[in-house]
Amino acid sequence: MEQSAGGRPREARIERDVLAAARELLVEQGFAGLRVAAVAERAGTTKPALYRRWPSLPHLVYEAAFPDDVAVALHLGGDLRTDLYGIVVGVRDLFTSPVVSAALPGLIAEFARRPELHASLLQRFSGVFVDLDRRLLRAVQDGDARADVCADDLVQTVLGAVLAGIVFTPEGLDDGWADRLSTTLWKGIRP
Amino acid sequence: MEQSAGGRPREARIERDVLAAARELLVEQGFAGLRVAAVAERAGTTKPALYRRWPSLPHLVYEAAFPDDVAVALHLGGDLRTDLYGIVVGVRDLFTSPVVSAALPGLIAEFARRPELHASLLQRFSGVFVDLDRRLLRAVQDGDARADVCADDLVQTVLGAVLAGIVFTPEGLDDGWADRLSTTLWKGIRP
Amino acid sequence: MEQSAGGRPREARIERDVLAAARELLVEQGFAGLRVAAVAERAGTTKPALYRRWPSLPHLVYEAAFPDDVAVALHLGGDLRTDLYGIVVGVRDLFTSPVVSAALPGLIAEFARRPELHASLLQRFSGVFVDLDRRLLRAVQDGDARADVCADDLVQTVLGAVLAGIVFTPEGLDDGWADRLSTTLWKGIRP
Amino acid sequence: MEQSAGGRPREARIERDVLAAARELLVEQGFAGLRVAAVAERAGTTKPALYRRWPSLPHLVYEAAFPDDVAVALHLGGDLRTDLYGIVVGVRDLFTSPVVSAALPGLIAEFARRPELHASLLQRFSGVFVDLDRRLLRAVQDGDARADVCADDLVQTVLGAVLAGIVFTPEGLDDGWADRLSTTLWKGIRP
DNA sequence: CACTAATCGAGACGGTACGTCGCGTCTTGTG
DNA sequence: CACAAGACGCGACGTACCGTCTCGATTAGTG
Repeated sequence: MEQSAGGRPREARIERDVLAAARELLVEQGFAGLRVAAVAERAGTTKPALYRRWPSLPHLVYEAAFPDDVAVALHLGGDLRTDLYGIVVGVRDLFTSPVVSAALPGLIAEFARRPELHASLLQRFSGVFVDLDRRLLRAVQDGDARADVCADDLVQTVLGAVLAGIVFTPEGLDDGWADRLSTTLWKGIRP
Repeated sequence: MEQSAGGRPREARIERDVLAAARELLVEQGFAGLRVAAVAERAGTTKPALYRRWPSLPHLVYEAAFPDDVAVALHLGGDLRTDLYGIVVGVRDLFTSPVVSAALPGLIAEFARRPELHASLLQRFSGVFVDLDRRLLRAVQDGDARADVCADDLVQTVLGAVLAGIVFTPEGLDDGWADRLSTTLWKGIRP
Repeated sequence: MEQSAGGRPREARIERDVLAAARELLVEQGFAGLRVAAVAERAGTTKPALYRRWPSLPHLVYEAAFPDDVAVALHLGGDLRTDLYGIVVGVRDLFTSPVVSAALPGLIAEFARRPELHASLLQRFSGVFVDLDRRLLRAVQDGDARADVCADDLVQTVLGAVLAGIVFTPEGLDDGWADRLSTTLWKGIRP
Repeated sequence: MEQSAGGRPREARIERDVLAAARELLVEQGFAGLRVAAVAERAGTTKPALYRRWPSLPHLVYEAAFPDDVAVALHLGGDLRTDLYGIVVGVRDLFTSPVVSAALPGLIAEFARRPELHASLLQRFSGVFVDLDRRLLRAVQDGDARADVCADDLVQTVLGAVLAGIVFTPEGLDDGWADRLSTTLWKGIRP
């Protein structure tokens, strides 16, 4: 639609290979060690081809770490405690992947200069918010949660706990941690 | 100690002015927009004078954002719920100051490359951990908290919630938020 | 001949408009400031249409500055002094036109890389050489010139004087200059 | 004078080596094949160090081809015919050196965009003009030259003949050519 | 009336080089 | 010693053109 008109079409290979190269180099070199020229070279293309597709390296990193099709797998459907555990584990698994944990701190630092990245990430996870909002509403109706508990708070707390975990104790986010956190939250929001 | 021997003594003015300049420019330009030359110029000195004092710009930023004398004011001493509220508010107030919120994401991103900064920040807040550990131990003895609740989890959750707040909803960390979070945690850790 | 077979015929308009656009832009921007995309745009066409007709921009410039039909108007037929004056003025008038004086230095610089352009320009002016050779032969027979004077030297000297004039004193090539130069040459080649 | 004040002084080695590298690469690759990075590399330095000294590559080429100390060796002092021959040979020898003949066409093409280079070259050869002017004045007084002959015309003609020779018949500028040209000029300017 | 073949526009392609910026270091003269 | 000043090597940046290619859509002549 946006480029239905004439002109040589873009090679799909390049977008694909560049994102793959970026993911590899993120893990190998870290966000701060990522070089535009290195990504281009590993992808078998050149810098101008990159800048035709992404306005800057952080934009490319963002798309490499959070492709359009990623999402937190929520698997809601059990009792509240089980669902909370699932949410915690889902968020943890997404954010502790090598690529995401390498990219995220750098991306967050770039948010101050690139608001569109910030907005984009928020929107990417809006689905989680909506789903969780609905689940929480049901919990309130079932008498499993207080009426003043808000989904945004809950998601932010889970997200934050994972974030702090990546930064401070990356190895400590095991299933025991997930169990303790989800238990505390489950008890914490009960009436 | 390290430079007790002869020679011209360092001007105390420079260290003071450079830190002040760094704080100003952090707020004005953000972490990513901070330039060594700009800090030196605003402080009325030069780059070599800076590098004599700090090994790199992130080290300077770290000291500018977290001076030796900062600490979370905990004011423990009330009942558990009040103390938890105080902790949340204390962490929030420290991390949401303009300078710290501008510096922190960038510093976190640098942790991957400069482990000594990482370690230094952890150590700076070890006091909070110790204090909270002691408070939680008393709560367990008083029957206000479950025995399996661990202070590290709790601090990390509070820290993470503030961090996520800085990143995603900087304006939303009002006293109501602090009340909701501390309430949930208080209920969550009760036996 | 070269494209007698089927297919859509070239639009004559394009060749014409491109050459005109190149002439305009040569005068406006100079040889070094000439851009393929700019020429194409001003001619209302595109780069590929250009490269279908000329192998490179210098080739196009060459044809724009020296079309097939240009030639030095020699008007030989008077006495030797008059004819020499006519030659000097003819060469001067051709090479000091805005388009040619803008194109020539750049083209000369390209000769080192594109020998075919070099050869082509020499061939284009071979007519002058032949005519002058014949005129000089007659002058020798008439006793107006020494037998060892060679036409190539003479043409090269006139060409060089005009070239040096373009480069060093573009405004100084008036009729007085032409008179002085032709007089010196006339006297110089006499027996 | 211009940088008498503090700061690390420039390394004389760099200016020297860069000019030498430029001269080598001009001969090896030609003006159009000259690359800033290649010059820097061969000189054992970097692009920024080059741009600190010269505003652009043509400025550097200009200084490489025409150092402050170059000048046409005129050796005036004999009779007029001998001196004219000496002038022709002197100009020829300067401009047909590998470095100058590689640099000059490209430089001339740049004159359109960099008037300061143009002016600089003119000034560089003003000495020749002055010397020749004086010699011609004596010739007029001695009755060896017409009073209306002007030194500028003469220099320009010699320069132009050499220029045209470089462009059109580089191999043909032998001593016979110099003899023929100087003879024609000598006869041409006689009363 | 299809078929063929080269053109047209548009614009992305791989590629090369550009000129600039910022880092952290070094070298001077001065206090 | 430290200071101001400023060039240094280094490495990366984002941009500008180049000349080519790939489209879908014309536009003749040929079969």
